[in-house]
Amino acid sequence: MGKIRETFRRYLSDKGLKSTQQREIILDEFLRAGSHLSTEELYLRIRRQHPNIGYATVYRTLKLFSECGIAEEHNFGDGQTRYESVAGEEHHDHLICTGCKRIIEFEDPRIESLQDEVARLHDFKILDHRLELYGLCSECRQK
Amino acid sequence: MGKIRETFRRYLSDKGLKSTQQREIILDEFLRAGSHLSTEELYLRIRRQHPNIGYATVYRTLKLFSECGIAEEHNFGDGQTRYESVAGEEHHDHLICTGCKRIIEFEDPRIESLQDEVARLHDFKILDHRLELYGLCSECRQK
DNA sequence: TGTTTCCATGAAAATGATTATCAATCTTGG
DNA sequence: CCAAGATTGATAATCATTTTCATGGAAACA
Repeated sequence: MGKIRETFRRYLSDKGLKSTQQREIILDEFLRAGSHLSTEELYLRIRRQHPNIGYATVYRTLKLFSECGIAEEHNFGDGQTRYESVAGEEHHDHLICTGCKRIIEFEDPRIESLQDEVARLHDFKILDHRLELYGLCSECRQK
Repeated sequence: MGKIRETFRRYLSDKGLKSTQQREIILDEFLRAGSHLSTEELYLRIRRQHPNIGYATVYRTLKLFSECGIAEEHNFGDGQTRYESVAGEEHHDHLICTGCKRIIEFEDPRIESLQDEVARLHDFKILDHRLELYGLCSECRQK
C-alpha cells in the first residue's frame, strides 16, 4: 500500500508534476474504496468529507493514476470507465454478470501463455490485454 | 450473404418492425464495406450515394443489426463503437496495434475452452466474451 | 385499390461522459 | 521568501449517442 503511494510520488517527481493535497486525498479514498469504481462513485465518496474537491479533479487524477501505472481502466460496456488499483495484485481478467452486474476477477496462466503464443505467431509484442467473459451467475440464472 | 439478409428480414417481421429502403441500403453497404467499421465511417460511405439517409438512421440501424445478431459491436478503446458482420465467420478475437491501429483477427480454440473452464469453475454461463490483445506490430516496432 | 395503423425517418435537440478553458491558488525549487 | 509553472474548481465545450417530433411510408386489411 505504501508502495503505491511511493510509486505515485516518484512518478510525479520524475515528470515534474506536483504532489497536491487533493491528489493525496483522492489516492487515499481510491485505495480504500475497493475495485471497479467509476469516476462518479469515487467522486461521491470523496465529496462527503471533502466537498471542496471538484469532479474534474477527480477525473484528472484517476487518469493520472492510470498513466502512472497504479491503476487500470476498464470499460465493461455500461458507458462508464471503471478504475481499479493494481495494489498487491497481478494482472487479472474479469467475469461480468450481465444480470446483477457483479464482477468477478480471475486469472489463468494457461490463457496468458496462449495469448503470448498467438502474439508471437503474428509478430506482435503485447503491451496490454483484456479478457472479459460476460454471462449469468448462478443466482441470476435462477431468476 | 443472402442468409444475413434473410435473417434480418425475419427478425424484423417477427418483431413487428418494418423493412424500409433505408435499412436495406444500410445493410448492403455494411456487408460490402468490410470489418471493424465505425458508425461514422459507414455513414460517410452511404452518404456518397444516398445523401438523404441521415446519421441517426445509420446509428439506429447498426444497433438493430447488433440486436438481431447479424453484427457484433466492438470497443477498442478509441471512443468509437465499431461493428462487424458475422457473415460466414465464427467468433474471433482481436489483436490491435496501438501504433497503426491495425486490427488482426485470430481464433484459438484452446483459449476458448479454457475460458469455458474458468466460467464453469465460477458457476457462470458465458453469453459473450471479448479478448483483445493490444501491442505493437512488427512495423511499428521498427519506427 | 384505398385506408388505417403505427413504425421509421431526418434533422435537430438533448443527454451524459469526458475534456478544455481560465482566473486563482498552491507546490516546489532556488 | 519569491518565482515559475503545475493544479485547482467551476464552467463551457466537445463528442458519441440517444431522444424528440412532424412527416413519411410500409404493411396489413378490406
